[in-house]
Amino acid sequence: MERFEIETLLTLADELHFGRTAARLHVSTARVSQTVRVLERRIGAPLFDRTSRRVEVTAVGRRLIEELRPMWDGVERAVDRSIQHARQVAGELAVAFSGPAAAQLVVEAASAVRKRLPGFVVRLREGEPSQVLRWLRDGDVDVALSPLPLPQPGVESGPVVVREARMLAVPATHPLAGRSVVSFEEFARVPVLGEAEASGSEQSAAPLTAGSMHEALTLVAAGEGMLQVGAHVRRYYPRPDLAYVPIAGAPLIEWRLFWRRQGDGSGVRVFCRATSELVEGVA
Amino acid sequence: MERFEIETLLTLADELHFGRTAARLHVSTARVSQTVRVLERRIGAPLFDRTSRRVEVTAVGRRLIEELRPMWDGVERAVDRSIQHARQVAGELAVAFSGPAAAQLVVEAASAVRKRLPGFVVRLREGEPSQVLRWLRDGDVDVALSPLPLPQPGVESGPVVVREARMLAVPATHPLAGRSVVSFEEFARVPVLGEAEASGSEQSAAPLTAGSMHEALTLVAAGEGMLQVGAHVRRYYPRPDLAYVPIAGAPLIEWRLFWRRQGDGSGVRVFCRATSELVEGVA
DNA sequence: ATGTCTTACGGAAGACGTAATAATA
DNA sequence: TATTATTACGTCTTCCGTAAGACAT
Repeated sequence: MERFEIETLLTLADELHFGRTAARLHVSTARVSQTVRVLERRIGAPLFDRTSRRVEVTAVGRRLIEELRPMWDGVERAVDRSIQHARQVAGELAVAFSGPAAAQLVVEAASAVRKRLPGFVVRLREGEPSQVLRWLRDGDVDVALSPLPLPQPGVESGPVVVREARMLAVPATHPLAGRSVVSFEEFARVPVLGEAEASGSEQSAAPLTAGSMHEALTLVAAGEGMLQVGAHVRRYYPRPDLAYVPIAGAPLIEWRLFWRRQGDGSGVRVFCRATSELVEGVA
Repeated sequence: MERFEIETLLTLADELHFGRTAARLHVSTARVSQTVRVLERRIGAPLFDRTSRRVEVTAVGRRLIEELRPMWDGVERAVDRSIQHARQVAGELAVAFSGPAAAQLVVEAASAVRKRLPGFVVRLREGEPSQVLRWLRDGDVDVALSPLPLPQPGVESGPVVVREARMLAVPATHPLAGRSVVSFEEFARVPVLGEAEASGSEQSAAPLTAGSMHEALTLVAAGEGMLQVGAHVRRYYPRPDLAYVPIAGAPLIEWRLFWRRQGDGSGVRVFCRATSELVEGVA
């Protein structure tokens, strides 16, 4: 049984549709059809009952899929963990973060790691907060610096590393723009934008979402809504068409370090120590 | 991770030798080398420390192999079971047996199955006793008729279907040839041949082994030793250069039906019923 | 008639073996 | 020096997409 046959089988069992299966696997539908055919020949019985209109799994197919899926998942987990293990052993550390404020801290901590662990290679990746945590979960990076609360299982969070005030970004022409402070109640009824998936569960469903901070701020300037941001945004995204107003009584945004419970190599530990020391030095 | 990469990794971990690994996988050593190389590139670290003189697994390799092996075994088990399942559903029954005496019984039982289950396809395979049981264990056949005691786990045995006397095959010119009966003690000190792996644990290591009954009898005729056989052999392998002498006080050879605990399709049950009825009808 | 699965076919990627090379004991 | 892993390279399989066909609704 070949890797691609297994993945085709499991995906088609999920989708029950050759076209969507092909899309998920990034191949043509013809390839899916061919693959299923040779697989059925190998097993010796049809795995799917299908017309050009409907696809369903047979009894033989169902049993095979049920027994196969946990095993194949196990294979993939083993490989992923091995890739992480290899990175540790090779003396590499991948760090992900969001935004320019975090970048500064991360870069300094990285150079501290390089000084303390000569020969260590530190890779930095920037992305949106939600993507950063997905990278961490998938093992693409070893440490993440993120402002999100993070309910992910298997991921540990370190101490708070940065605290910043919560501010509201509003169009420069908006009545609130001139205020020195706003309260939650004052914008409870206006639409509040959220970055895609980034707002977590604390913000109710946003009417519009943006893929990046630049996009989000442009939407705000266009009058599509408002946006809660950290205080650093005022420094790093100054725009004449926007105003940033502190939110009264709002809890501070807390940036933490996150890492996977398993696979904490020396690189991770040193990086976290270095970050904490940098923060304390400043404070 | 491709199927061939996994199998190469696990086999090389067993053998710690590229040549033997290549032989077991029926490929060239170059292919093994190439495959390990791309796998290591994919993981990101060496999996084996190797010189042209010694191969050993690295820490990363060891962990990957430990986690991978049970999962991959599970994948293969799932596929094997599915092939058996498919055969049942398709209305097929594969029966294995040894020797012409068993053949007669099996053929009659097979035609009874075909009569009772119209459209059922019954396939017969003949092989040496030990091979027959290996086929059963590996799922190549559904039922086996064999004279061996069978200590295999996961395999169930049915009632005794045929009993026959134990006889000793000796060269026609041998002093024992003229006897009407011999006792165990009389040939305790002469070499006794065994078919390869077939004698099980009840016979001590044989000085020579043969792959088939014909070969074994030829060795006996050539004076290489003697052979314990069932009484039917006298009827089906009559030879002028051999004599068959009953063994006094020896336990009878008992032929039983065997099948796997899981995967007992209707074909298996009907076949066993039919065989029992045939035997009772004769008795 | 339209959406969807299957078949036919050709080009390209890579699988794989042979043979030469390098390296170790 | 003998054994064994690696590299280079050419061949040939088979992978896989395009496009046309078949089928159900």
